[in-house]
Amino acid sequence: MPREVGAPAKLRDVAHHAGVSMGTVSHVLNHPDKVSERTRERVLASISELGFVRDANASSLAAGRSRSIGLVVIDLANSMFVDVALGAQNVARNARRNLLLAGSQDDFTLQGENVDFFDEARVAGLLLAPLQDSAAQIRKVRSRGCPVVLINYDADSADVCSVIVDNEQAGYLAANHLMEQGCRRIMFVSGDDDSLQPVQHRRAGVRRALRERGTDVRFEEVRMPDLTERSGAEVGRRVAARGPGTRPDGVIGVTDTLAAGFIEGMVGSGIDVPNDIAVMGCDHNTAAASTPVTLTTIAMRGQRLGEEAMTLLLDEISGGGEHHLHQRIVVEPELIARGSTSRALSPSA
Amino acid sequence: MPREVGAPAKLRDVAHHAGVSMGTVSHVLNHPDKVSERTRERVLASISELGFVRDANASSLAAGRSRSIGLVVIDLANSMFVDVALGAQNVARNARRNLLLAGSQDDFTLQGENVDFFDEARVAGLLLAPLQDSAAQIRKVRSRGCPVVLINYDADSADVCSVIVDNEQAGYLAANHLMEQGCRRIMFVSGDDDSLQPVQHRRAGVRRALRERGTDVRFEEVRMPDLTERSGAEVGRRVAARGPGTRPDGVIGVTDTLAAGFIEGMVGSGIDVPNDIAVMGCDHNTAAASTPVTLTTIAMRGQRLGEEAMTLLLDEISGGGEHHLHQRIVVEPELIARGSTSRALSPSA
DNA sequence: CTGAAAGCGCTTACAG
DNA sequence: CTGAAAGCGCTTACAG
Repeated sequence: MPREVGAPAKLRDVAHHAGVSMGTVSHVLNHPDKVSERTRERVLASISELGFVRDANASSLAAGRSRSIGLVVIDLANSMFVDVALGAQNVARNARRNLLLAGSQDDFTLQGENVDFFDEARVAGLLLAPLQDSAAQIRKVRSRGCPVVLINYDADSADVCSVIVDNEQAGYLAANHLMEQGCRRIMFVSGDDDSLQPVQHRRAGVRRALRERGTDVRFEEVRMPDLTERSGAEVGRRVAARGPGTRPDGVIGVTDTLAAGFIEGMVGSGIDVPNDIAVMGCDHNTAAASTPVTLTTIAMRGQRLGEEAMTLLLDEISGGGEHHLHQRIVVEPELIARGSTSRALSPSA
Repeated sequence: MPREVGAPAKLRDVAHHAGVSMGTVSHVLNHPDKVSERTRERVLASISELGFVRDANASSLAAGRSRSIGLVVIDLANSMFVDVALGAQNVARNARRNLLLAGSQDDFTLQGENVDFFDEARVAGLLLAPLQDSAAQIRKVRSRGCPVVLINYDADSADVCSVIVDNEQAGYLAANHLMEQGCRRIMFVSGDDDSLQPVQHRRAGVRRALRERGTDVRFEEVRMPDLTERSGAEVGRRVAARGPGTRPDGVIGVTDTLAAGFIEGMVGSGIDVPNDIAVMGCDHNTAAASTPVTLTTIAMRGQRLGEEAMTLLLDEISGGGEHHLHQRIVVEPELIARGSTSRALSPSA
């Protein structure tokens, strides 16, 4: 029964109360096996009686390292990164570590602030799902001895571990799915910012599927200035304005958001999704849900990414930098077929 | 140009390098206006030249308080709480404060761990969206002088501020919407755990709408053991098994997840959503997206909740506990009409 | 405006 | 197994 009066109890108070030295209380907290059972129980009783809560700032300062691990993701509004956080948290919790979570809201400046913040907090390690090349940010943190694992980004400078999803395969699965649904005029909608790795890789996968297929499928590519729902809608309107014969019958948005926008842009045109045009996204973002039909997409298995990344990071932390080989783990994506590509009749291929 | 060699620079190194005392460096960091411009610039130059990053643990310990604010939400997989985090972060950032985010994954034990963690970190304040009555957890934190603001939970013991959404109104909007769509046999699907405030309040709102309407609408209520998609599907199957004349023509799931499950449970029965049965959810959870039609729901305006809560908290923090009146702010919800209730023909009411 | 010094609450060799 | 003491890297009155 913690007492509710007076100043919060400190470690010194616990020591007095239990009749031991501060060092012993600290040992009970950090190395319980080095204390006799009788003493330990007495100290724990005092801790609970006084309602003592250890000051993590003082603890980290004295110990020279924190028990926390930082995770910076691109955007928490994208459910894939919530999955990443979930996976990372589960692994961290088993290792009795705390996960500190920060979302960058698709903003590189904010990403930098988040990394700096974790750097100031002297986290034991950093998991980073970067928006773009973040070598400078990473170097700064690593120079302090803080291991970094990259998520969903394939770094050239391979002095860090990384866990990525096979985005090329994601594009490949998407294009093949549409062709299996009978689509023969495929449009790929993406952006024109070539610094975005996932976009590039998915595009490459789409093209590979079309190459393998041969010449009876028409392919068309549209690049918009950004990947917003608005841009998708713009493309949707343009397609709806074309004559029926010249329209695609299958559309891949490089992101779910783009695909959702595309569908929205065609609303009111009389074009039926999926029967006139099948549409799909490519990153399993549950936030892209404002379409009249549910969107077929490619699941990026965020939870798996988070688990793998945290495992690698914990390994590097306990390995102490020695004997640690940087790894690159690739997770395979998976097709999630839903309403927007489920055609009433698929012409035999 | 930070040098990359040797041990990381400390405040003492910066002081030496700039030819000033440590106190002056600290002032540059914390009270720049108390330092002459010449000195300040010299110190800042040294900081950047040495690549100095302040140790937040040492800083918080010495200052007796941290610059961070903790936010614990029920579940990050529910997009409403991602919105809350976004709103809170925006306000915090403007106040030059850091937001520490933790999700409880619908688990009260994990919620307790999250609160304890922030307590150990000596955060300057805590925003808590609790799963259930959390008086004990709150008392513990508050006894340390840490202000708490409750989000989405209406505490009886009004010694804290709270920001809530009007769940009663949400239920009211839902029921009225179905009636406007021509529904005359309404079913409300919820849970039997009466400790969940939002469920209770939404139920009350649904009933109010029906009372106001009068007697030409039939009302039926189903309570399941939990609010999972599975439970929703179970109800969907039961309804599908009934004769067409006895089925409801409008169904409200007290959560989107429940409503999505309901629709899924009817798949294959030949029942058309929305024309045979209009279905809607009640909490605007974008994660509940696995339905063949998009779900009408009530938006809970999470971002607004987060902004209001953070504003109250910052006020209480800077007010120093004095002159602070605990407030209770209510945010109004909003109908989001989508496919699952958009009937081809609404019989005139 | 600037500097010297005490202290924040812990942890960890070290000696017993 | 236990205790006394130094030290972690900062901040903040306090005196100049």
